[in-house]
Amino acid sequence: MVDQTFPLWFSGVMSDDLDTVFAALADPTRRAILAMLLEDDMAVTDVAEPFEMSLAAISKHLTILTRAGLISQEKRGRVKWCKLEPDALRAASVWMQGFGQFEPVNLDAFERFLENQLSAGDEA
Amino acid sequence: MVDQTFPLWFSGVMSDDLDTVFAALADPTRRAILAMLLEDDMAVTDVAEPFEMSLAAISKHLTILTRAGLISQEKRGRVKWCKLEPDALRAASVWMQGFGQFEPVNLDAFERFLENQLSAGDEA
DNA sequence: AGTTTGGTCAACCATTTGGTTGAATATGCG
DNA sequence: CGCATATTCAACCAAATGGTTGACCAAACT
Repeated sequence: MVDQTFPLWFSGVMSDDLDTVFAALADPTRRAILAMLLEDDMAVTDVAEPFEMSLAAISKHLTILTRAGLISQEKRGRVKWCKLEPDALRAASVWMQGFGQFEPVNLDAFERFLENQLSAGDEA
Repeated sequence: MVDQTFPLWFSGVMSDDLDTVFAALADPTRRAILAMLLEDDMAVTDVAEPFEMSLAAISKHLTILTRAGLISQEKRGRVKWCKLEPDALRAASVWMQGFGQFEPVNLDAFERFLENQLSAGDEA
């Protein structure tokens, strides 16, 4: 079924899905929303509460996350519940690892990265 | 030292570096460039060759990838060599994997931090 | 020295993005 | 019914993105 006219990496590289997933992740508000949904499903209004931003703006962010497949939204009554859907994330993560040819997880590198972030923030 | 006023995941969520890495990955041309550099280091002109796009456009893409830390560029003679730098990818990948395993999230601390940020911003 | 080659810069353009506000659409409650 | 709550829609705006072209600079070839 898969035509081999172009190399294997091509399909992964050109995928529109990866476009939307990575674009969705490239915003700190949306990453914060994902982190909040990690704890529990939430209604749109509750998602919006900690942010200094209109409800409509958060609604747009949620639409972007939904189109990327990173969350799902189910309307029960008059409240719309948002649920994390880690599968899209996992797919992109797997793609990155296969692509980057590095070892599955290097936690040391991650902690160094975090410490750099925090000390950089202290200097501000 | 690393201050633990807010939870560890927060720095990952708010990091500007993740912004630039994910934004850089959210473009198929740039992902294709990364895949090409996976095979070998390349000169800018050779990177541009397979694309139906001006050299200047590719040059911009390479600047974006460089700022994201995903590649490095070294000028030898009059040709500028591009080299894949998988470390930035690794950090982002590890961040993403955090969503596969359900780590606890401290939402209260997140809200407190946002409030601090906002009042600090008002004073500026 | 003169010319080609490798690459960036600057100005411009169309489209997208991330936000706003105010009106609209459901849904639930007294 | 009449009103409050939850969420989206529509129009708008400023800034960022992804591309173009032509001028420009630096290194190499003859």
